[in-house]
Amino acid sequence: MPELPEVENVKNTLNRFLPGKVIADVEVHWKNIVKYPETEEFILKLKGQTFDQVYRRGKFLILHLDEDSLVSHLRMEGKYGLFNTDAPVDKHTHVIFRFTDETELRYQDVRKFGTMHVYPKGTEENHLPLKTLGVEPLSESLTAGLLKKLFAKTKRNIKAVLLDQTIIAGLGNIYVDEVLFQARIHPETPTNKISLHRIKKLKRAITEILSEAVKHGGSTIRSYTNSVGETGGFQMKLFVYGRKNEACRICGTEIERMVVAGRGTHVCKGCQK
DNA sequence: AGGTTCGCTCGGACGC
DNA sequence: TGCGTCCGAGCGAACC
Repeated sequence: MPELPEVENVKNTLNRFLPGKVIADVEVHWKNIVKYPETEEFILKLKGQTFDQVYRRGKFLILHLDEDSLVSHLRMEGKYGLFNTDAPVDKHTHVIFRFTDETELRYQDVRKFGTMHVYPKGTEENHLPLKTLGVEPLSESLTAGLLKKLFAKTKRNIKAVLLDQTIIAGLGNIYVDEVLFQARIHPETPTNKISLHRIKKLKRAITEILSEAVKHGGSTIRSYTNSVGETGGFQMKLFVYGRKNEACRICGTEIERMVVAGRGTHVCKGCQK
């Protein structure tokens, strides 16, 4: 499940080999991946353009080309990889960007849940899916003051709010559970009831956990690898996610799995009140 | 109007 | 072996 740290890592590995690659042709094997424009126009637009730098916004990759930006979301299982054109194509390959140098970028996705949008370069932030994204958690803009203001407006539970990409962009199920554990906040806490003291703790947890996870190449839970096939190492450092019935590393209490905001949620009831 | 929830997309994993 | 159910990110519709 690529969240911000994993997408950041994919972005970095794409930047090792993608800039300068000239698209000779595009093949779309599963049309539902391409959300905008229509598949035929998507292919036509991209043909002949050259890839430049890749950026990240929340969990989205933004791949710059000459004229356009390709906005790509990996959802649960999406992966990019560079292949030689003559290498066998597996059944999970849904989009192929064939280059002029006998190599190609392949998008593979077991669940077929990933999405791609193409917009004129520079306008992508004005359209969905980027348009409604909230604050970038590893930027200076994420402050306890901003969170205090945003949190005052909603009585939804904090788990749902942290998963909401229009508030903070980039946290998913794994890192939300970890961040709430580090801040010692129970996931069902009504968001507008969280004290400024706890909000400050939460802000520090978000910054620390995300930057530490980026440093370790993200977390490989079931299938994540970056675009050169490397797995992450942060899964070893998780305190609650995926540790159901195991002892809390801090207090020894058994980690429980419950459902909050419709999501599997891991919590230490000894630490999180 | 705006905040919030629901239904939908998928196929591997799992349970009976 | 086979069938049914669950999971999950984000969009668009529905709901309040």
